[in-house]
Amino acid sequence: MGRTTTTDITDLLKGHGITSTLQRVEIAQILLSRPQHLSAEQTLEKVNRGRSLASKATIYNTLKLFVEKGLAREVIADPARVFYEPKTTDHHHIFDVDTGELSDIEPGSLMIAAMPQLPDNMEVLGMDVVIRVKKRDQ
Amino acid sequence: MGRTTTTDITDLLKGHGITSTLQRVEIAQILLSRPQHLSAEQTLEKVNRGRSLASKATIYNTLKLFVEKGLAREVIADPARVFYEPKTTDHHHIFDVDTGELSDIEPGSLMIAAMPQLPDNMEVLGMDVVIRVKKRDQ
DNA sequence: ATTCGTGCAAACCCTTTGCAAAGAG
DNA sequence: CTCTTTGCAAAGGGTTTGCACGAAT
Repeated sequence: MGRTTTTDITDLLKGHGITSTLQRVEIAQILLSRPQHLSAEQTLEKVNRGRSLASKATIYNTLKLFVEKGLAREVIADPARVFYEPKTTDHHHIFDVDTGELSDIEPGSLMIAAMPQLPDNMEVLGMDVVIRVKKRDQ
Repeated sequence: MGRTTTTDITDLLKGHGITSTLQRVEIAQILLSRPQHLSAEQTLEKVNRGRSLASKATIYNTLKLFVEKGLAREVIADPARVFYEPKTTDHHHIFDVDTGELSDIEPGSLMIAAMPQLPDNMEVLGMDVVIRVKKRDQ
């Protein structure tokens, strides 16, 4: 509930083994403060609204770092770009192929009944469910 | 069961409203003759084994055409490239993030229990389930 | 000092595009 | 002959890389 303060974010980063820097705090604040899906490009724009704080390389570095450290998740749904979202409870996605927009499926409305058995030298990193939709007719 | 002859393929293409050409027959023969997942690049290599039959542009054109006409399906699982597979019964995929290999989940071992309700001006194009795995340890 | 993070631009790779030549009906 | 398909090369767009500069300990 409470506001997300810069101190909160710094602690969050440190708690995940990430050195806190101005750019990382800002990117974390923007990406992780609420449920959403941002591409690297969108993150870059939001971070640099009205100023020039982070470069493209830093955005990519930082997003990748957040994924490695368990703060964010990649969503592979659009063949043209990767989306990043705050890592929360498992949920799945609807991808609008016309607009390129990604949205969440309300948890509980889609249910996976059985997980396949995998070779036990294999580790499951995650499961992505993407429903691809488009507007009717048009 | 029976062999896949060039005539079979020609009829298949025509049956899907696709003009039959040498390149399209060859691409169809290679991609559609058995369950598999090929990137555009892999398709290009297989088609041109020991000769020069189709260009990169033709591969992309043809794969897209096959998808439009319902002969093939795109699989969005690897952020770096699109895979194409023959369109058969619904099944889902395991993606090895280390090797970039895509494989099928045996149908029945994964079960979707409930589909979410969608806005009824939205048409469902399909649902992709991708389990991302990697080798343990390393 | 040494290590780590950032910025810039160029490189990279997959995919698409524009246009001229070849093929299909 | 007309329309479609193909080939080539260049352009496009997202992502990665190399290296120099700057910040932190």
